[in-house]
Amino acid sequence: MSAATTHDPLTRSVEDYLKAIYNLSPEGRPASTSDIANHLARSAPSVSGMIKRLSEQGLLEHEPYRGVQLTAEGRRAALRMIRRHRLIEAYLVAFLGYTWDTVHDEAERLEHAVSDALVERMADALGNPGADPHGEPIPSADGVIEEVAVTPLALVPAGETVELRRVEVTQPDRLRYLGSVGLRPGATVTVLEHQPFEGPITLRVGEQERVIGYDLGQALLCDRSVTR
Amino acid sequence: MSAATTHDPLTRSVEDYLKAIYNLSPEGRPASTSDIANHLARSAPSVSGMIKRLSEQGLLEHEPYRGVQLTAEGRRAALRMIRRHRLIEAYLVAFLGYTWDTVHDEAERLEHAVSDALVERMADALGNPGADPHGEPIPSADGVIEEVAVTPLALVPAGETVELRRVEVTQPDRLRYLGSVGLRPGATVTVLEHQPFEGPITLRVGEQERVIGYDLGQALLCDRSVTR
DNA sequence: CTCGATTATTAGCCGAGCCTAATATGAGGA
DNA sequence: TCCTCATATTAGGCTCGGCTAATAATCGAG
Repeated sequence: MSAATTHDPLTRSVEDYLKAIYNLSPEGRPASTSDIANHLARSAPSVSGMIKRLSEQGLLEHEPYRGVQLTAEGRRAALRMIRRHRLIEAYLVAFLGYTWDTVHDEAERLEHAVSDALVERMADALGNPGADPHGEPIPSADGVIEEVAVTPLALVPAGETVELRRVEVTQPDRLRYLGSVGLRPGATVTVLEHQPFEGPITLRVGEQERVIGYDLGQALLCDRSVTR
Repeated sequence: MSAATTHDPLTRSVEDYLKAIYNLSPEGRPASTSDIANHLARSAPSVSGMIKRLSEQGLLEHEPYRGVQLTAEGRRAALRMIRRHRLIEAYLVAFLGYTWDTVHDEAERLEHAVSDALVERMADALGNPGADPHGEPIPSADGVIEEVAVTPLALVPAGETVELRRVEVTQPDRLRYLGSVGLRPGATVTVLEHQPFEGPITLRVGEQERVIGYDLGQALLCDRSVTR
């Protein structure tokens, strides 16, 4: 009997692993055991064990000592969770007074509990948005995710004006700070100066000049095609 | 070390047991192992085992071979879950296009995943309703539940007019039927005739006469104080 | 090419929460 | 009172998903 064709519902834990592996393997390069362990705050042996189970279920391709990749089925499941997560975040912000710094944890739990029907009702209520409050693209219900070419602010040359698209930050305090200075998806930002050796970056946002650290500059992803 | 003072978050399973026990022990009479097992679709030994763990945690009082009762702490936890469940049902019906026959399962899963903060935001969005879509009273956030004297329609004498308050029915098809004939909380109903031996009951609802089975008549709870 | 450091896997354990089979208790009829 | 039957509990086992300790594989430096 082929395990890959059996479809009991995935457990919470499995859903978390698949999502983590998706996030850790950009363009299909394999994710390492230790990266996954770190990301999920699990011991490496726990991850090894789960990897074995998931490969047997046909959700992963595992090359021992080399890392794992999602199969088509695993990828589908991961994208389903990401769609849920991002739509839930968008819904909570739009309708229930959440702010972008407080939605993550709530969505993290709800994504495992909502039905497909509820997710689609939330999507309808929102008018089927393309992105969540942080600018992260929302995969379609059939698992297609928009891939936009985007540049970390840290790599945008001084003098260039770009549009902020995604804010890949999860710490609530950082998000609150970014929101308070107008660094949200859609903001127009001009890079004024880069300090050397991965040093701070000076920006203009609206009328204000701001200086941000290099690490934050890596987490702010921009669209350079709007350069003026 | 007192187990009763330790407060790790309750598991899903524990939350379900507490809710079931609450529902099975009206005015504090003990609930039996087999009732609980039936209600939750678990084997009796599974229930015995869980009862042992929950009493050790101080959530239950267990008298072996006699049944269980919730402690104050267990009752508080149960009412918290019931508040969640009913508010979620109300929210889904009010804002996301659910109908009273489809909300139960969704709420059953969500009640374990939402935060207290989200529950209260939903309550605010609804204007702090006193009852869910089936007319079941919603406990307050501090665990007080309204106890209204209510009579099963099956016990209302012929000739009397009453207001329907609660519909204690869970099967979706029955709920759809009841909704389609106007038998919802708030409806005014006149009992026209009772057939003997727990037989069908003839009613007037609005302009229509309807005949319902005795079992349904037991699940429709009325307020007789509005008799005219 | 070998060695040491890093990373991954295996071995073996645990608790939660389910199960079935076996046993114990208690309640009602003879 | 005693016996039978329904109900409850105990015994023992399983899976999932964690863990630590021990072992194995790979990689990079010399």
